Amino acid sequence: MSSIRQGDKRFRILRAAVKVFAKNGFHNSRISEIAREAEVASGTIYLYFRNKDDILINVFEESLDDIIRDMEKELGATDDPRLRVKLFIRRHLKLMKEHRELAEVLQVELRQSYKFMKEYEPKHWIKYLNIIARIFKEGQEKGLFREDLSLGVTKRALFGALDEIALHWVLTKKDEKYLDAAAEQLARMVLEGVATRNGSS
Amino acid sequence: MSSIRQGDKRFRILRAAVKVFAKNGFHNSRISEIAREAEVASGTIYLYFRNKDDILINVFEESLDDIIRDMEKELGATDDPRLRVKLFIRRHLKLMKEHRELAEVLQVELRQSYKFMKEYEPKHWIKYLNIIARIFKEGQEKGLFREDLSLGVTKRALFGALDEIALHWVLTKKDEKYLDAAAEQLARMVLEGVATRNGSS
Amino acid sequence: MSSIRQGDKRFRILRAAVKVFAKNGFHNSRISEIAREAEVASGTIYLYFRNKDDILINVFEESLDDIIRDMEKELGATDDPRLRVKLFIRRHLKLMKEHRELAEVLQVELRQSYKFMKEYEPKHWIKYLNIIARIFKEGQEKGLFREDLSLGVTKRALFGALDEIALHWVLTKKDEKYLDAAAEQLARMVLEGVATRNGSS
Amino acid sequence: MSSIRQGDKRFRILRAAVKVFAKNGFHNSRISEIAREAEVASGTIYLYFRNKDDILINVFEESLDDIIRDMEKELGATDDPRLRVKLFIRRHLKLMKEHRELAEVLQVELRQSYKFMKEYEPKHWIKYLNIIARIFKEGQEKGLFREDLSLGVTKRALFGALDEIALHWVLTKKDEKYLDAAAEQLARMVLEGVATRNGSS
DNA sequence: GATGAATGAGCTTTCATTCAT
DNA sequence: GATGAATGAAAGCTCATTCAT
Repeated sequence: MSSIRQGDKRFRILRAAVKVFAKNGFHNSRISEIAREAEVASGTIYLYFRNKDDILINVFEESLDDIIRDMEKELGATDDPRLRVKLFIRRHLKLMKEHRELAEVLQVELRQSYKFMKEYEPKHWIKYLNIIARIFKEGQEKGLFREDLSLGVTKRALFGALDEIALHWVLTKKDEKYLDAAAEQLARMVLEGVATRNGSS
Repeated sequence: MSSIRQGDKRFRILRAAVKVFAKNGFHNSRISEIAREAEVASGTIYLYFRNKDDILINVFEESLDDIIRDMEKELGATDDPRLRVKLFIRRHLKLMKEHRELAEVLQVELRQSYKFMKEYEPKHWIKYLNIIARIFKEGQEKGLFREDLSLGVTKRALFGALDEIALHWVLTKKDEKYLDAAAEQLARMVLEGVATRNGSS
Repeated sequence: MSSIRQGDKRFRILRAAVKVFAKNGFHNSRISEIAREAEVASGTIYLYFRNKDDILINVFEESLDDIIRDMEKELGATDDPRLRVKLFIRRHLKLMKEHRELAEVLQVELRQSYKFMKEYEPKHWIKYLNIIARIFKEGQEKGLFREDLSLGVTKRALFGALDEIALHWVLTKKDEKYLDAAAEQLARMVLEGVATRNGSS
Repeated sequence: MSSIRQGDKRFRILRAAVKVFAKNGFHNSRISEIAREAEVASGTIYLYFRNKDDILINVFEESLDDIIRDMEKELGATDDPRLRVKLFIRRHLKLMKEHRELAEVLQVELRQSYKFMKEYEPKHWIKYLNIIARIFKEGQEKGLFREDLSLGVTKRALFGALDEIALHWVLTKKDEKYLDAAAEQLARMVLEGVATRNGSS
């Protein structure tokens, strides 16, 4: 039971942190505000996290862990690379939609942290990126996508496109239709962009 | 002459700020360090800028102003939308290459700022984005790019892809060949992705 | 049996406290470290002591109690005041030698504490000092030590000298020969210093 | 003039620190209280000192510097080692009398710091101690003090005696007569204690 | 009696900004 | 215009102490 409460409090702090970071940005967020939001004393936070950076890192790691698990499951539904690209795009945007605050934090803070936090290596984010790379690789192996496609460039191009679109949506608070339409637009553009001549959908 | 010296000092501060922000990130940069780097007293900075935020905003505005001017000129060389897409991509990445520190600041801080800085509306950045939109619009008008292309989605997708690729390059310090190759890859992918059936390059 | 275990835990805490205080100094020592060292929970400490100050006071009181008992026994071996001075000096330094950590705590923290701890009156320490005074008094009564000797000054002078010598030894970690030699030096100096003309040893 | 004000503020902070440390002890003193006492903002303290430890170290260094200079001058009045011992004792106690707060800080905090402050080497204190050693050495050279006297032990014994006596005076707030009488007592005891047979005063 | 998770007051230190010179 | 010493609000973090179990 102790471990249940443990997990409970830890989780409450992380959830509160996402909320507060989304609202103010990491640097303008106060530990005291996270504590208030999580309904714990500020000292309690330091029982679960080493410092403020550590909270953010754990937000990243655990959220991406969930996202990756979720995405892997989603992609399990088919083995058609073209369909998988579509599924990835839709799912990514859907995730952003369903976890708006988390999305804001990931999009805005990940770059910062990635660059300025010493000791932080964004393993999970790289893993997520490589899910995309794998899909394109399979497409090449099946003769559907061009052979001369650089996986490194392609995975980043797709991720960047998705990220920017999601960011726009998050910041402007457009309605949900926007994301669905954007998913279709982007999927088509990418699929045509990477298709072999005869594999064009 | 006073105005020349004025401009001189103002410019030195902005240049110093880019350097310092690129090294430490905005929030971990000290006004005093910018002052040292610019070889002015820290009080002097407040003769030219309202506060620390204002320095960053001016870095954005003036840099993007230069970049936009530069890009407009570049694109003036042709009126073929397909070529213009290529030119845009190449030029953007080349700019990142030539102004590495500025690139680091733009990529890492712009998102933060336009989300969290009250009163800041990123007009210049929107203008830059719309250069892309215009190219695609012209392509549509000439029957080269698909009619059903959403300009809003497409411009963001391209910008996001470019930004992510440039970010990767900036952070990993790969050699310059990488950017050139990436430019070709991305250009081809986009052009095929947006082409009408018969307009495929 | 409960009281035996009681005493056991209490004693373990005090022993741990001596060790931790000696290593870090009172103010830089953590209750949690004492608890860890004593292998009890930190809350348990508060079953035996009122607060952190109380632990230190009890270290003083009980250590000095032991030391006084030990010293009384030692001095019982003779009733020659000159010999007793020698025995006192030797024994004091030997005690420091045998209880090095305790010595460090007494020498460094005692001054602090009896100046700044409200409510703390160093009864035991005064008692120890008065053992010295008594020896000198006996020497005067037997016509061996000068009549004009101020006992208050003399007891403090001898204690101060011993304390400084022991402190030096503790801090510089010289070998044990040093303490033996110092004991002889100091004993001779004091005895000649306090002797009546004809009573000079 | 800038340097005059500089020195002024720095000195005010040091003087305030002595007062506050004497009242509360180093660890129970607050930077904010020193600032209030010195009538500067707390941030100003950090323009002159690296941190709280640094203030204490500078109190030590500069006070001892003054004391050493003062003592050297005092001892210049004679070259009789026996007289010099007397002068040293009197002067030391007089100094404690005249700078009561400083005396409290030196006596109570020096030991702590000496032991627990990494990087702090009490050069000045050692120098002071060696003034005593030099007097005894001269006494030996002139055949006045015993040849077998260990200078290391003797200097520490005398310093320890003086320190303890002064501490008692400082803490009990006895009147000034006490110190004068104690000086005579101690001087006689030491001189007889170290004299050669024929050199006994 | 024993535990140790939780508390929250309170500290040092930083640094953007001001303003007398 | 230029300076940089001075300011003081503000925040992260620690740790003695409590108390439900």
